[in-house]
Amino acid sequence: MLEKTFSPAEIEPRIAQAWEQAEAFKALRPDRVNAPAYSIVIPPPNVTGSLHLGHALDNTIQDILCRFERMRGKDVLWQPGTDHAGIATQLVVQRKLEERQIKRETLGREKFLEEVWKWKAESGGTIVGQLKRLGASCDWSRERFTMDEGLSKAVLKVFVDLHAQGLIYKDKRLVNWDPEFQSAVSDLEVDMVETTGQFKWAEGDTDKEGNPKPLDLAALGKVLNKNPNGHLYHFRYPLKGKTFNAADASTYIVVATTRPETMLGDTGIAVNPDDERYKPLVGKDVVLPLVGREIPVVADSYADMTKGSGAVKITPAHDFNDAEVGKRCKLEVINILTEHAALNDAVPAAYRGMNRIDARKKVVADLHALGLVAKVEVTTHAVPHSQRGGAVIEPFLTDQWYVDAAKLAVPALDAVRTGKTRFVPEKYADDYFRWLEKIQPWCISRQLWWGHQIPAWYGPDRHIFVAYDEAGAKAQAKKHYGKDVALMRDPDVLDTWFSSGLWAFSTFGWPEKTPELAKFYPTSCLVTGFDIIFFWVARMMMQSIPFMGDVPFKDVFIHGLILDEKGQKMSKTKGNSIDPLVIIDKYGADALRIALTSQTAQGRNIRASEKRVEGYRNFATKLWNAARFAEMNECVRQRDFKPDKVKQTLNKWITGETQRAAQATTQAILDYKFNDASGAIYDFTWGTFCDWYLELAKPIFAGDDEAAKLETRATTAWVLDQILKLLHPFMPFITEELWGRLVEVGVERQSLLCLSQWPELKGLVHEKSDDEIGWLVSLISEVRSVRSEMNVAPSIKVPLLLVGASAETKTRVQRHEETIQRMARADAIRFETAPPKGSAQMVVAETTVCLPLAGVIDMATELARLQKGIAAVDSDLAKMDAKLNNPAFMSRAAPEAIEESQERKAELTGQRAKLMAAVKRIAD
RNA sequence: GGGCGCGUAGCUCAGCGGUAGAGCACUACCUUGACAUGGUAGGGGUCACAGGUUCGAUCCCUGUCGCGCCCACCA
Repeated sequence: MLEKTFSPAEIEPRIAQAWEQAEAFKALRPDRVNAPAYSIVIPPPNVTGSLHLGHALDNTIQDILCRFERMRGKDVLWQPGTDHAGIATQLVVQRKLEERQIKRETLGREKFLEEVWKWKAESGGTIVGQLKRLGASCDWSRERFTMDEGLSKAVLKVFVDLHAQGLIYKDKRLVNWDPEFQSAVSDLEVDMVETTGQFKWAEGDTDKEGNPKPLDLAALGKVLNKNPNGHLYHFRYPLKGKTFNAADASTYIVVATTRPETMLGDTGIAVNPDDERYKPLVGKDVVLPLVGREIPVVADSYADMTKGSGAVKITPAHDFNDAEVGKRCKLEVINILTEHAALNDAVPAAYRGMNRIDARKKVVADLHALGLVAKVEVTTHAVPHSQRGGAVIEPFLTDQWYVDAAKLAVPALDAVRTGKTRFVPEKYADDYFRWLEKIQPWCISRQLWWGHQIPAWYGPDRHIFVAYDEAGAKAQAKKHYGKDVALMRDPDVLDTWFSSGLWAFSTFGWPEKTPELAKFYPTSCLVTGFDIIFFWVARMMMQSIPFMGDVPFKDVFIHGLILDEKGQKMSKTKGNSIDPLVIIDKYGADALRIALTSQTAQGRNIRASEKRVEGYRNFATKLWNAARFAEMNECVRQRDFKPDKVKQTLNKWITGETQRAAQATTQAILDYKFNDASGAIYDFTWGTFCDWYLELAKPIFAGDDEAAKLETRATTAWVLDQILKLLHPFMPFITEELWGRLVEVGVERQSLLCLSQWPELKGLVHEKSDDEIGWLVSLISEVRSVRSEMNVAPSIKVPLLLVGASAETKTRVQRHEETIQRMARADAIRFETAPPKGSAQMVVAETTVCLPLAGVIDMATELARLQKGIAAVDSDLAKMDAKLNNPAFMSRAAPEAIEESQERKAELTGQRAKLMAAVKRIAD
């Protein structure tokens, strides 16, 4: 016997264990050798990560697809695993060591990596256990890690091959430099933060008394200590050969910057070639203040005449735009920063070793002392911050490894254009196109220790040898130098995304030829959020196609982001994140899953709401109790039950409704419309099966028509089974539990629901039964409504008197007499030729149904109620008349639309006549 | 600056060229042998605004207003 309430915490671990023991989620099943393949690779969560709601959503969707396809008989591989997450993991371990007063540098690379692996073995991958709690039906026996031996081999091969093809190369370019980690980061790992300053000053400013106001350097310093950015400084650069005079604009040129310290690395001034003001100056030199370097004024269209003074200082080593200008105008490139973003030896001694903010203050002060600061403005600009540590990023000139992304993008773009890979929703393909079409070289080297070390070795003259291993490099070197030489390995590691980009085939054993590769590549679908399209989706496309000759996935389903209740992004720093594990503990994994699913409308973000989860927990309880009711009424599944052979109207109706629900659910999943899918089965379960079918079945169970009782029991058991199946992808735990608990012809079921067959129902819709139950439902609803409106206490039973009933209605009433009595709270049903005085009346199809309530109800209230009904009918009727009397409608509307309106009008007219008659009777 | 999306019930959101829906919240009644994590009934909407297309627009088009996101941008 089932307990009264469903307790997820009690059943979930047991069910999870049952799945694991049965190896239910294993791919390459011997019993499905000839079955079509279905595969998904999990977006590998960071090994340091713990489950957040975004993961919960992403993996619930994948799990729905996998469970659905598994039940449809496919050989399913959901490939799990984790990502080594270079920076994140290195940070975690670094901090752990710092707690023990150990610095990474003193430990050394090898020892440090040992510590990382140790950490990984002990506490890495907690998220895997959390995914299991969510019910993820991955083939856990195939779990992979991006730093695994096998995956590392794949990384090695891809690097070596791409290098051999010239698609990976080393280059000295500006990169986004994270001074905190002292590593390059990619464009995507940089967040632009809008910043506004608050200090304002201009030469000539006066105080209240009209005295000149000096630049208050101390005040500026204070502001900068809080926020070093957000100010635009205007400096005067004296022209060579003229004597500087602040009052004489022909002796200097004004430039503006938000980063004063970079002026120490200026190597030119750019003006627009069309700028008349500066034409005479092009080709002349200015003397760079504080430094004394003579730098040229060049003409370049990058200079915007409308911005600032129209002249712009050029620092090619520390600004992406300036670097371009510098290249075009052949300007010197002077790097003024160390990797800690302090000033290096290229600047005058006074600034060396200062950090960039102190240098900023000193440069302003020193220029001011020379009378070269014209003004300081407040400005709003976007300042690049590291996504990881939050440090302000510096454009920094370094040697790095690059992937020629533009070349790899060509087939990646083509695959989506030709439909080999399809985005759902389609609009995301546009983002993908836009990004790939203007893609920059991808900087793949990181100055970290944790990650795939770059397989490049340097000879004494820095000649580069790229090979699978040191022996290979040495052999190349021997050939190159004609003798054995000592080589030094490149210390850098690869961007984490370089290895995750191979995930769709490296996890299947590539470069070995494995059965997994043969069967499951290309994968069926990739499920992820739109923020990952560039990071991962695009890169998987770029890195997979050249090596596999085919796309990594056929469909890409992009879901929305999870937001908090106010519509803000969830983040740990904001403290607004909801822990899915807390929710699972409280309401169960099933409730969380279907709550998320029900909100997954295509192209929309999801606002997390605990209330919503609670609602679906209630749904779980409802289902549980429906099963309990079935159990109490001995609704035992019959092995040879044929849903198309039932005889009872009620059963014919519910089998047809089951078919409709199954078809709607199936189609919605196939269309990736998860909210529709869960909605279809939810509505059927609660609104149709529980609210109506079980209620209508009660009189049968209580009655003495043994044949009807047997058939209804069997049907109930069958429908419940279909519900469990259809609901299983969304709510795997409770459905599996009920599947096992409900008996089949007297025996506990041994099979697992997750491996059962998905309902493919057809031929069960029976229109006559639909009509009859539809009529029954509206009769009961009408009576209930009127009773409620007339304030008839539920305990009072009132006979139903039917006037003008057709022969069919009479038959129907006979057939459902007990049901109607029970559900409409009637003690008798009689057919009359005229309504008795003082009764409440309602119209159901051709029949006027009367509740003799003389003395119980107030006839004035009844009259008002009827008139309200008439008004409603009249309003609808007027609409139909307007249409049908409109010649344009009659001549141009679709015939079905006209017919529909005519039918509706006839129906309304009939209803109106009966209501009018009812009013008249009361008046009499 | 470029692009995308969204404004529908008090709230969160579905939907859709032809009777406007759900969940929650709200009101009234009900412990009736599955379920009060429940049942029954009910109230509540000029579908942001203005034009246009159409026989007909909440839905399609254009514009306005409001909100959000992405990309670019350190003069």
